[in-house]
Amino acid sequence: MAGFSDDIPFFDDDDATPVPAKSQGGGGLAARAMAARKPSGNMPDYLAGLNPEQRLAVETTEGPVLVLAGAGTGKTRVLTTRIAHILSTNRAYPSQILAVTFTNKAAREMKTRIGHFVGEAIEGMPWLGTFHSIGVKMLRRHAELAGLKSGFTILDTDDVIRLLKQIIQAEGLDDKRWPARQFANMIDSWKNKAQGPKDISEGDARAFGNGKGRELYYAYQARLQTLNACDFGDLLLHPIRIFRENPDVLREYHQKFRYILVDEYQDTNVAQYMWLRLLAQRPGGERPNVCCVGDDDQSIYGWRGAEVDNILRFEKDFSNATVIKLERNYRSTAHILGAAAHLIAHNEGRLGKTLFTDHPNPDDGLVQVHAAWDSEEEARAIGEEIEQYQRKGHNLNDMAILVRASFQMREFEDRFVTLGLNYRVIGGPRFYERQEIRDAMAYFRVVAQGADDLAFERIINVPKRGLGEATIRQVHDAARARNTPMLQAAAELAESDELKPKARASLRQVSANFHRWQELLENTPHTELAEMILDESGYTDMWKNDKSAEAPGRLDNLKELIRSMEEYESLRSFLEHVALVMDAEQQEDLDAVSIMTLHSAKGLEFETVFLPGWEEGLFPHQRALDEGGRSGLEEERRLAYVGLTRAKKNLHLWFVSNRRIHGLWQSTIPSRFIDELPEAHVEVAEGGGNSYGGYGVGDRRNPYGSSRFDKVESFSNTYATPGWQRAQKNKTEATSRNWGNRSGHAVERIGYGEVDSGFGAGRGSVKPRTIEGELVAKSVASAPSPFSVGDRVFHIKFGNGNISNIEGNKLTVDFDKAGQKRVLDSFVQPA
DNA sequence: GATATACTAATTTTT
DNA sequence: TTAGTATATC
Repeated sequence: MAGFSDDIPFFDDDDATPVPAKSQGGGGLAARAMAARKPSGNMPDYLAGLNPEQRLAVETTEGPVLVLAGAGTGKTRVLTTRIAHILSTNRAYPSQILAVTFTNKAAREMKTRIGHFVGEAIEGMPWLGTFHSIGVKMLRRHAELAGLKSGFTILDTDDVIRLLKQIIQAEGLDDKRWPARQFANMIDSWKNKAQGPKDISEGDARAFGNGKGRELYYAYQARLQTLNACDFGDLLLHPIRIFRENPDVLREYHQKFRYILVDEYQDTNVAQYMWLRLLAQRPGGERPNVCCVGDDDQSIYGWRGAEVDNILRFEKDFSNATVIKLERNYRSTAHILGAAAHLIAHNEGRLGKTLFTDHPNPDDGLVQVHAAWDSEEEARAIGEEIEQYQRKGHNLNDMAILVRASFQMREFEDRFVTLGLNYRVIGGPRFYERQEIRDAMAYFRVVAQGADDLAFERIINVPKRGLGEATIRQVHDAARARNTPMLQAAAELAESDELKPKARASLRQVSANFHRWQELLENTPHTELAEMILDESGYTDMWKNDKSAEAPGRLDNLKELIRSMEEYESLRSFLEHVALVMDAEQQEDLDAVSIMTLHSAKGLEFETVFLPGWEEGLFPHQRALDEGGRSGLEEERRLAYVGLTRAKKNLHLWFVSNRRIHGLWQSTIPSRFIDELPEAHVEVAEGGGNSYGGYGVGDRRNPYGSSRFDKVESFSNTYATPGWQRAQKNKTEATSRNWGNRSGHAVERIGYGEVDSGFGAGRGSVKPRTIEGELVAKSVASAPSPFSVGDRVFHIKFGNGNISNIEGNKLTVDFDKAGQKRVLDSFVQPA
């Protein structure tokens, strides 16, 4: 693992200027990259496969460059080739290139790819990493300028919340009324905007804790200082302050970094932007060699403080910038690109790119839109489609399900478990966030950093040692009173008479243990020490004695933890790595379907992509609409665009009519994004297609099946809309073709029919241009809604209610029991 | 001080 | 629905 180990000399090649191209350069990477050139001809190998725009982006090494790279246009390739080019032409040494990515995954991938160009000596790129990892590296170097000691700890969200809870309580506030979690989010967003306690607006300051927001923020920062700790935001804010207050330090970095590259520029927030600008902008009008690569259409982290405007500002901040657009897409079929382009064109304020492909293929299929009755059926049908692809020889590794919200994953997991289909959840609950891992890490942290009170508090009574709330409080107070770490206070308390004998003995034992481990720290192999700590503390035994079902798994995880420590040279470097890289690497050797959120899918590609849950309220997410207004909607649309452009060949969209949210059934209507897809590239998958089946023989029965069927049957007799007729038709086809008249199956079919028809009915004035229009044309000539405001209607799930508004086929109904809902007219009948 | 039960709340995305 | 927290009880 190429972590940022401390043994890399800081200003190694500082004053050296590599010999410019042509003449043979010094040894190391550059020489190896030179060797990668073709023996004959002038063009180096690595440039050969690039298209003209890509090549321009690679070869324009001097001055500011903004690369607007659409999805699948070879963005990463440009970045890595550019670095290879800089190295091989001896423009800079590896250590003089600052390359910043947004995620650890991207950093890793760049390292690997550069490794291919220049040999395996990747550690020669010490300044390639995420904003945060590079920020830490700088901060460790200059910690004292931020009032910290170099060994400071990095707190994760969990630590921060526990700390804030203490602070809120200490301020005499009710921590139920003023949740620490919420305040942590507020602080995070302030820090994303590079605002310290003194900078936040009066309104923000008053919004929390009875107007004590600012005081709490101050108290929090003060507490971090005494704990010798940082949160994530500080990893950037401290360096920014250091640069501003110490021009000499900044100058050193200016001299050091000859080339700066930034990936995913559209995702940078204000703090990152300021950090970057400080490093890039040179005094005296010198043009910095800064290259930012991004795609405004893929900006999906606005909620986390990302500013798309940073892209727009680039040309203002860096005069005479070269702007290069990459629009030639190598990933997707023309239909997929067409669908994505049409969708994203609904956004305003874009820089305006249009993806195109050089290789249109007439055999490519259209984008498919499917409907299902509920999320359970959605999961079942997608599972069957996946099995079909599999039977046709596709690898599961080439397929992915991308969801809007992680709760959607569960249904797929359940289904795939029963099917015995391999799957892999990406970005789910993370290894390092598991309780046992965090406990173990807390032990290690206290050993490595005795002042880490948060870690100490976490495990002081884990496993149970008879040190309850009262004792902990006492230790805590003693530490605060004497201004010492809790571990030290505990040791002192244990020697005094202030505690009951039992607690005293226990406390004495704990602090003696930690003392012993700390003394072993320098001279014991760290994995050995780690094992010793977990054994002697009784932590391993705690899980061995635990009879719950998860206990063996937790023990396995602990073993895995120790094993993963072997890759690091010390306990400290391991702790640092974990703080920054919360994800554990996935094993790729298994053939499995990937399940992940749309956010974590950015940057990935799959041959076949399923996008379930395209319903109003879920996607676009209601909260994005409520809190973000139009810009919130546009970000959701960009998220949809990201989803569509992940697919290389096959793309399936799904929506359902009923979804259970918070345990309550909600009737849902199709996402407006489906309406925004172009007819030419999209088709509606028919319910009767071979991709849906009912229940296989011996399958578990749908628990809702029978009752739903009964109700549907009963109202079918009186219902006579076109939609219903269509449903009937489908039902008959299905029943006769497949498993006869098994009720459960027929019910599923009805679901399809209803959705399709309801979707399309009404809105008589619109030409059938969109998917919706197509459905209208397919089902029946459009008919006006058979209802009028005030009608009393019955709905399968919600019962009776009165119609309060009608928009085309979408009714707003005040249900007697379920409250106001928006439903499709085909789902209700006159009461 | 530990455990069990009851209740509540909150349900997006994450470096 | 579930997960996480607060309270009551042993």
